[in-house]
Amino acid sequence: MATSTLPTHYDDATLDRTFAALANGTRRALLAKLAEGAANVNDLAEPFNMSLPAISKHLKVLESAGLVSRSKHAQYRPCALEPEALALVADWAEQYRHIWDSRFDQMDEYLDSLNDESTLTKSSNTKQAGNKDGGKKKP
Amino acid sequence: MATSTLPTHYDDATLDRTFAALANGTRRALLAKLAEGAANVNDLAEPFNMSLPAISKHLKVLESAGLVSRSKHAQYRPCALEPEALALVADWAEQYRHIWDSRFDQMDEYLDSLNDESTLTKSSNTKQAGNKDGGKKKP
DNA sequence: CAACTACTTTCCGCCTTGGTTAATTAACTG
DNA sequence: CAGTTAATTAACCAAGGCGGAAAGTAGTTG
Repeated sequence: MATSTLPTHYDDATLDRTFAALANGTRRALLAKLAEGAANVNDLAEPFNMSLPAISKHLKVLESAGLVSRSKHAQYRPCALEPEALALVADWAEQYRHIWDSRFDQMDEYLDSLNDESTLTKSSNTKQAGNKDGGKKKP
Repeated sequence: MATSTLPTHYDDATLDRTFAALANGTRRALLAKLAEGAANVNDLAEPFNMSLPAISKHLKVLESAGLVSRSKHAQYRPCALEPEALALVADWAEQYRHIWDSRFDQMDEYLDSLNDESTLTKSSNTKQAGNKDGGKKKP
């Protein structure tokens, strides 16, 4: 499948654009609509109580993020969902799965770190010196 | 199909805040740092060439989105990753998995649709008429 | 050709973001 | 107590996002 590559590194600018595009209910609703199949701009705009230019701009944002692709058919610009961009989002979030899987372990680490702090509340150095991660995580 | 608790509905405002919070490289880097364990604000700020108030505000955004939680310990405000919020993101994106899983099926549909493509130009308001070119690939 | 349909672009106003520095709060230290 | 450390808040500014209205573009139709 398209997600089998396991990137291990994500392009910052791409993630910026993708998450910013998703940070809007209208755009997420457009994606949900496109999940049912490709559609023209007028058809996409119809359920939203919003002007056509506004929808057009939202689609432009989604396209810039790679979340939708657009083609030309006569005067129509049918939009289609680009699922790989959503797979990127899922993969990115899955990076942290091991953490929410091992929630109790981290709780323990955190409580331990608070104890460390209380022992050296004053370490007289600048920011990075004596602080909570004194001996708790692996390098 | 289900992964754990399938919400079937996502709060729009929560998704807005969460995706907006993730749409920033600095904040994603903070999350990555917090994935290694809880940390204080000064420690988090140190690697970033940015003022402390800026980091403080970023953390506030992350907290408002539920991506990090904060406690109080003396003068310190240790931050911890809140992995459930990231699980929400993963789950939300996984909604669309069936689409990128069935990409080849859509390809087939598209190839079939090339025959009755002429119906696209006729549709002005009937959305389902011209949307059969779902997974088009234009090299 | 003119007229219509389907968008897109431009301009504008308003509000939010992301960053700065300076001031402030809160807690510990000596 | 004064002084220091940790972090937030305040005030400010440049830049960008979101919305509408109006104008512009491109293709189709009569």
